[in-house]
Amino acid sequence: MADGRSEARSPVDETSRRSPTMHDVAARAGVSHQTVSRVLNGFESVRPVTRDRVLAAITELGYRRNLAARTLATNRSRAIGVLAPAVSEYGPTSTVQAIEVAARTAGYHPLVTSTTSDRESILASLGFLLDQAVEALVVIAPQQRVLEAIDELELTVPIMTLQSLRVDSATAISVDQARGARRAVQHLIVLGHRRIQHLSGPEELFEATARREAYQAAMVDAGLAALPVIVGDWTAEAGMRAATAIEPDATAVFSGNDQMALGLISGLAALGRRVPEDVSVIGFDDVPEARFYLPALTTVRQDFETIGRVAIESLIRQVEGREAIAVAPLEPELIVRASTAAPRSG
Amino acid sequence: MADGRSEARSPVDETSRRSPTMHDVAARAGVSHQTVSRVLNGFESVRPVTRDRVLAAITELGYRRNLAARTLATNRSRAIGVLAPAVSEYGPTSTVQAIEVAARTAGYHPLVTSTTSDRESILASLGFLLDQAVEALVVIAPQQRVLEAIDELELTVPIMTLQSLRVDSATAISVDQARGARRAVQHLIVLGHRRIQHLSGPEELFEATARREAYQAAMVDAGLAALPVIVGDWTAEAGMRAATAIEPDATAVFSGNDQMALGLISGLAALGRRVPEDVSVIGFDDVPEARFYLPALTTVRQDFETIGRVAIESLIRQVEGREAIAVAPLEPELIVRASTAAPRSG
DNA sequence: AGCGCGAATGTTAGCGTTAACATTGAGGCG
DNA sequence: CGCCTCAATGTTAACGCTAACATTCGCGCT
Repeated sequence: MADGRSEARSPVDETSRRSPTMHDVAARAGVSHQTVSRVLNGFESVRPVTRDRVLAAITELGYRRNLAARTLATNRSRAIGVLAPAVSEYGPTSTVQAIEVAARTAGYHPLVTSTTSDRESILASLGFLLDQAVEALVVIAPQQRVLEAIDELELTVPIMTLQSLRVDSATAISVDQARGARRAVQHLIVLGHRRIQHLSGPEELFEATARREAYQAAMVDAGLAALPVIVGDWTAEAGMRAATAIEPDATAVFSGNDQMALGLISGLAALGRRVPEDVSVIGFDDVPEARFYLPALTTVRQDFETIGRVAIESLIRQVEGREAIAVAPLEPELIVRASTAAPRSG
Repeated sequence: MADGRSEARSPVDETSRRSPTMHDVAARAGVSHQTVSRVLNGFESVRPVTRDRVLAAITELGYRRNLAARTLATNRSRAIGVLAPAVSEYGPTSTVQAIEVAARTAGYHPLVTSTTSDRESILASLGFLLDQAVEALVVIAPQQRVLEAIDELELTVPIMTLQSLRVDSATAISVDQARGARRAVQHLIVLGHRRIQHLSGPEELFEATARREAYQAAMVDAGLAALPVIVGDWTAEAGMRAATAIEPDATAVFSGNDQMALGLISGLAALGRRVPEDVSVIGFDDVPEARFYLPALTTVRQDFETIGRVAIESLIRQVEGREAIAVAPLEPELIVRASTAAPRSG
């Protein structure tokens, strides 16, 4: 902060002359600043010859409109805030990417902040976005804490939560996790597996919980006993550690994501158990590399791109005064590859 | 009456009452708005009792300072722009993450925009950042086109380019790609390999070029013939395709990144060639999953975190009127795992 | 007691833009 | 041929904040 000193020593004005304003452009074009504003905002009541003169002056001066002033005057920012978890996992990353493209295409500015999962960081990130006067908010909210922070702030801008598994289809979009998990488990059952174990993601994450519960339900529905769930943290490292915790008679493992599946396969190999000959392994997400793992990974594909795109479309509708788009949970797709096979005894 | 106007139908004022301003807070606390400003900016000449009254009013009203007005008045944004390529690769992603943390820690706002590699998108992204009045710019610039766009705009804010391989150590930071590539090649040579081939990244990318040239130089230095370079696009898919293009008598491949190495190993397996027994493979980056590939991937680790952090430190120094930090290219680290071994005949 | 001084606070004037209203001028028409 | 109209443009006043300067007031000093 600017402590008590007199001087102020503004460090930014080294390059002296301030950037040109609308008045400068207006003077050069021989019009009033308001006409410049009209040209910039595409008003139709400007004579072509005037417009050209203004545009010429703009390029000559290298003028750029001051966004802060504009935001202040209009009380609009055209910014859409995106709150994303600070991870480099495939899911969030590609969702964010889709969001950015969609927002920019629609003429809005995506403002992405990543946050760790502690309350303080979440509030700081939301605060930052609010300070930027975002007109809408996309929250990639894998856990309860984030939703709580949002409720607490009583935000007035339209919000869309992604993968949060909220039931309200107007403010939330997600892939149908339960459905995907069921498909995975059923795929294994159809192959003939009976002893199927689940390697879960962190307990506090919605997606992990949904997949875990769906695993248990699918087992019960098939008249099978659900085996003890092993809890990991999404990393390949956790998958490797889980290899030693697999029940000796389990013939298949449904992993909560692809990275853990990779680690698990690696860990099983270290123990002399081969995939899929001894144990079948199925993942979740279909990361781009999954096809190239050895063996190629059977998995469940989520369409992150659609999630991001639809979220933005819905939000922009709301910003523009129309109603939100209600979207049913998206269908995940089973991708069968080499890491799953019929059990040996089957 | 509040709205004498005919229509305007501004879509955002549905939630009617505008947010409180400094004047509202001041009125409530029984002081002038300037005192509120002083409290907010941490001036010391405010009596504790007054400060408390103001702070109370702020929380009661849920007041948030209007950033646009502040930026307009101070001509400072405290924002740092980050231009990143629109990819979900490990390198850029983790660099951006480090940048965000470092910037926020220093009290600046990181503004991340991702861009595709076409001129138009680059200029649009830079334009967006300039509009946000960023005080500094971090450019993750894997290619010439980005640098050209920057030069062209004659930006006046301090800039730091990452992984651009610019020689100027005051405005650029990168891992020493040539050094890393040499280490990779020499590792293979020491193991006894003579026929070593290189699988390169896209030709227009600095990093790919640097690694390719270093491969060739290292081969020549060792008195060996450089084999034809296979060009890929960083994806595992490209690595798999490359498997069929490997020279029949090559005993080792230096892949430009880990993903391509993964695909290559997978492709070689499909052709009945085993790694490392028949062919050794070494990657570059050390993505978190590399340890868990089968076989575990020998690779060269880059410290993306340091790159991001140092870039921000240097920029903030410049913004605050001090000189940039000159940083020598960072040392990459050779990580030896199971995918490389002595050639069978050796 | 009077004066000056400095701590604490108040008042005023922008920052660069847009919105609302004002003005100009040319053309149509009774 | 004056007046109305409307297209084109100009003028003025916010928007919410900070910087600079102005004011108040208590207190120590002579």
